[in-house]
Amino acid sequence: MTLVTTAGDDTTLTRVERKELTRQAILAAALRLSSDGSLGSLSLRQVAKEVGIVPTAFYRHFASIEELGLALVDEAFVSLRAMLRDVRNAGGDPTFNDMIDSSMRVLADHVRAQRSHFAFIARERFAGPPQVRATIRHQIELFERELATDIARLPGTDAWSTEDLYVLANLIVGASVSTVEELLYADRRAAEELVIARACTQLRMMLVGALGWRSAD
Amino acid sequence: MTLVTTAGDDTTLTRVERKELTRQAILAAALRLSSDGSLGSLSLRQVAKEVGIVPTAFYRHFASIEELGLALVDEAFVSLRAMLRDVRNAGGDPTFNDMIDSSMRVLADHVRAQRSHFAFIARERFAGPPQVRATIRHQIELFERELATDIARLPGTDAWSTEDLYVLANLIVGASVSTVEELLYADRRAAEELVIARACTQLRMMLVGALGWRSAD
DNA sequence: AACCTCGGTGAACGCTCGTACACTGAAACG
DNA sequence: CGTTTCAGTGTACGAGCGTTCACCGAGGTT
Repeated sequence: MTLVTTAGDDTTLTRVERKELTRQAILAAALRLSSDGSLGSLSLRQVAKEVGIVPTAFYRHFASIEELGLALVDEAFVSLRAMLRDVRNAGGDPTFNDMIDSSMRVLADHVRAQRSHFAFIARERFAGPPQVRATIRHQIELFERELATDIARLPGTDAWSTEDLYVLANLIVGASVSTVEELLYADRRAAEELVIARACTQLRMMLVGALGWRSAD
Repeated sequence: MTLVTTAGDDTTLTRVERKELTRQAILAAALRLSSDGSLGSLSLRQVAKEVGIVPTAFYRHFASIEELGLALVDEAFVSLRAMLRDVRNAGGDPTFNDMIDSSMRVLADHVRAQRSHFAFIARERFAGPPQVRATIRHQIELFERELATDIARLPGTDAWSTEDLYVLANLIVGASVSTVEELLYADRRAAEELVIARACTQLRMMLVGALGWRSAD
């Protein structure tokens, strides 16, 4: 149950390495414990007990639970950015359909691998402490702006205004967030596949609609 | 600050009426207090103090905070259903554009008028106690099914399968939820109008895309 | 008038909470 | 080698928590 001394060869570790190890253990414990109920209903003492340290030792790493929450948001968005990189790499150029399918595949894989991070973001986006909420909103907005520049490179969007690009990016990110949230609740593998298939259809609708709508305008 | 005796003419009230009054005061207080941090970080004693009753009197109305939460979900969805009714009534048949614009107008008005209810749902959808989460998910799914039957009555969807209707409804409900969440964070009136305008554009994209995509299929 | 119902009271309980403070002992350093 | 640094310890505190119980007194019933 206690994690702080998981790596058995204590002797080979320098002091800063040990501290970092404890820090990681605290982050992992907080992620585990907050999976039911938000950060607000997570106590410093619970975390300390889960990690296997005395409550006051917590302060050697974070000044408060809120500060821990901000560190978790950082950690989660690092893995989200890794996903975005994978999406870009996997994005086959040949057809829209290939691009959409492979992107959704990557998304689903990441949700499965980093389930607790995604769930944490979903929870704290609206229920977390104000600064945590603000940071999450800001990061999502960054995603939207990045996606907008990606879309600008797609064929058929040459004449689009910045605002139009952003509107479409906002729609796609919003739909992706919905998909992630549905994936989090998909218990069986079959249910997951259904969610993915639907999301692909929806993405296709959006892209067809956006391109058709613009050229008809 | 205390609300239980807000209506001055105590004498004219029957006992069940008084009880209902206190119940409403508890619900209102819980909504107010939980606006920062979720239900989980809301204590029975805080609620009692806000209402102006002694902690133990809380049990005369609810067995636990969770049960109170379920009552709040019910209350919130009653007002959401009222909105859906307004959307249907306001839905001008002449063109898609009118229908979309008026629906978004109604949505924005309701978010403004029932802000705390929408914020509560947004918060507890992922951070609330399990049963609260499940109830919210179920209600949203009901919305999707209702919307699917509405869409089926639209011109151009005659040949659609049940699944296709549901996929589009799921997309629209998801986008609406995103819009509501953005409206909740729109501080100035101008920002609100921008969100509405974008949402209208996005809805237009989705409908054009869905109809175009289907007929191309 | 006598009785019963029941929403609200107030004291008391055993917890958990965040935080203050003085401490230890091994790692890092001059 | 002696000194300093500092992650983790252990105790203690006051505050807030959910829940228990016996009690009250106005409202409703007969």
